[in-house]
Amino acid sequence: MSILPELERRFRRALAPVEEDPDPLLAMIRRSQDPKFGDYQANFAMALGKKLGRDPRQLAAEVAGRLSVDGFCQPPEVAGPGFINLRVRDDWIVDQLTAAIGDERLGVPAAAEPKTYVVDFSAPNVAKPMHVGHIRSTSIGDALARTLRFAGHRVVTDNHIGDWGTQFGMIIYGYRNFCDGEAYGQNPVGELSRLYQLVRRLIDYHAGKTRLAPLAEKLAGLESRLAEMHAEAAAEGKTGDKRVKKAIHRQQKDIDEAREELGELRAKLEAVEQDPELSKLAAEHPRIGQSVLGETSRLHAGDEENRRLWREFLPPCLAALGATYKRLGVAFDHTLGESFYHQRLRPIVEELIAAGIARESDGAVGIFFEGQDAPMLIRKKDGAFLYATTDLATLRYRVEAWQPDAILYVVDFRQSLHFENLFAAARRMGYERLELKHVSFGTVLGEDGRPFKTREGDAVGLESLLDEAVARARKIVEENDDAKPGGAELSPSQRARIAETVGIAALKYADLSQNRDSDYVFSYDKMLAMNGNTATYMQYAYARVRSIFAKGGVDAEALRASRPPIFLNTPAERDLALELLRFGEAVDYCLKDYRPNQLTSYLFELANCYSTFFENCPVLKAETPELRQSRLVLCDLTARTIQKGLGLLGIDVVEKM
RNA sequence: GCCCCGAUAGCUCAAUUGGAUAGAGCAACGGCCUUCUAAGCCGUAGGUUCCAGGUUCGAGUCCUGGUCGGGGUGCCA
Repeated sequence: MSILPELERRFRRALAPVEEDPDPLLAMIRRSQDPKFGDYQANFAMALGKKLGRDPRQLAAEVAGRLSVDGFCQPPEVAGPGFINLRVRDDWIVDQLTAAIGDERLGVPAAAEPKTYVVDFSAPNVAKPMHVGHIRSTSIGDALARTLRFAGHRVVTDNHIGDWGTQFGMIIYGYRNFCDGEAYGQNPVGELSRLYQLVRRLIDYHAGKTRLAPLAEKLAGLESRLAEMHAEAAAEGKTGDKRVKKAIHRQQKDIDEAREELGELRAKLEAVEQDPELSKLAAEHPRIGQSVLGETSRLHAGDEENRRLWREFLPPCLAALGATYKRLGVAFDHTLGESFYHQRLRPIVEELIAAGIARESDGAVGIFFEGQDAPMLIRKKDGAFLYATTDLATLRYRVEAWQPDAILYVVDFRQSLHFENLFAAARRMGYERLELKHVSFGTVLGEDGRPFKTREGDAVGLESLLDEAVARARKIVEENDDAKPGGAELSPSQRARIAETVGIAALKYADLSQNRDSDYVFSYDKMLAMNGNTATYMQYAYARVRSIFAKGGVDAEALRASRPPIFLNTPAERDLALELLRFGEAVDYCLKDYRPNQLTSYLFELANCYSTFFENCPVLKAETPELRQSRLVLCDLTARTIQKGLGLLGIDVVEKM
């Protein structure tokens, strides 16, 4: 049983005589920040007092007087303007912990009304290697899916991969023109990926060539306009005018932006021109951009040969993705990519037109929204469909196939307008009771505060990121093992396995522990600092518990079966015990707005409480056998909660480290 | 032009959505390994929560205006 729901239940009764709809008030019960205000506090009396026109302190006293917490909390205390402070009784804590010992769920109740959730996350393009940008969607989505499942809901995970777009036209073109047969035979994905990059560069080169002159012209135009603005301002004596200054500032910013863009473009062009091989290829394929589009539309139109190539390329690409997911410990119930919806696009557009939801405009078809000048286009002038079309078809399919109560889209915040539109369109289509949520997250930045890229301007590959994290973890594991008081205790293969677990955990955790809204500055050093609020800190706490059991030759199963009495005689023991009972609360907070960082902060606090306990309370050498048993139980519950909690985040523990 | 988001300790970030004295971790300083893993613990220092108003018992959080930054914005995804 969790504390908060129990408090809510009891306050609901006490509030009944004064308030019909107590739910908003019950939401104002929370953990106390300062121990001198008890363990929990109810903060509703002030709000309710205002609503009823009554003195909040008096009201608080009245409700507190009616509150029945016998056997659960110490008598409530009213403080300040009307806070009701509560301290949970130690014997109640002990009872709850004793019940949790024999409970797989550690005393966390399953949802009273289970719902069906579809979680859409990760969604890489299969033709290009996964990069750093995919780590956030993947780890957040996976963590939410696992947590929802634990909370008792039905969860359908679906990886909406990009397996039908222009990138396949690029690979097909590359395969036809530049393929190294031997390399392809040995490592198809490696060769396809090389072809993708090559074609990408050639296209960028030609596109860049044609963009160069207009861009330079635009820059010149901006600059001369700026000079004019200065002159005008001076002539009219408005140099100090706020609006004028602001306009000039903006103009300057546009210029800086254009200048930078031009610089990057020139560098890119130069890189190709200085490479004899590349510049030769570029000269031989002047219309490559056009041709690639041609390959793509032939694929979409059902061209036999291109379909055959697509069917040939897809399995090895999927296998490569699968290997990465396996390493990350992520699995999906379904992988229904863009290609799956291919035949459903035309019908849905026609239906939407017929229903008056979409209409034609300038030859294209779009859905228009009030107060917004640009519509969401679902068919281009040339008849091709857009990603909004696919998303609508996908939404419909999911509703029909799985009857969900909610669909979560774990996607970059830059697509928020798209999802706003998509959801509005869905409501017009009649999906009104369905919860549609864009679980958005910020950009992964480098330490310079700009989007995380390699020196060449490409996104950093995910595999190399994992390798680096693991290599760094390996070093730390080895140093630590060598420094153990009793000498090193890990074999090389154990060290390697631990480094893999610790490194990947650090990477995922660094991401999950952040409020997902904010941009995220990626830093190996901070992530693998391995102290503070990191996965390693919790894995370490777990390993220390396991070490006690190993040293003492304690059989955890037998310990649990014996149900020894629990004593909470020191603050460290009581703090730890209370924290253990808060696990369910943390899961609730995590799911309330789909924020895994709520769960990470709980686990950090729990591990913190344990470390304090570990310093202050000898376990194996406790004063009495009874105390030893009691502390062993606290240790065991801590280890199980950490393991379970990290498990909900998709992170493994290690027995030794 | 219009729309959305953000600004919190030197740095990276929290703050349970309006609650009591704004918290962590890095970095800095001081203490703790003959006792279960020091990847740890205990302590010190560090703040005009971007600015100016407003709402109320109470504001980092809500409202108005501004500054700075990011993103988006009919034929990419």
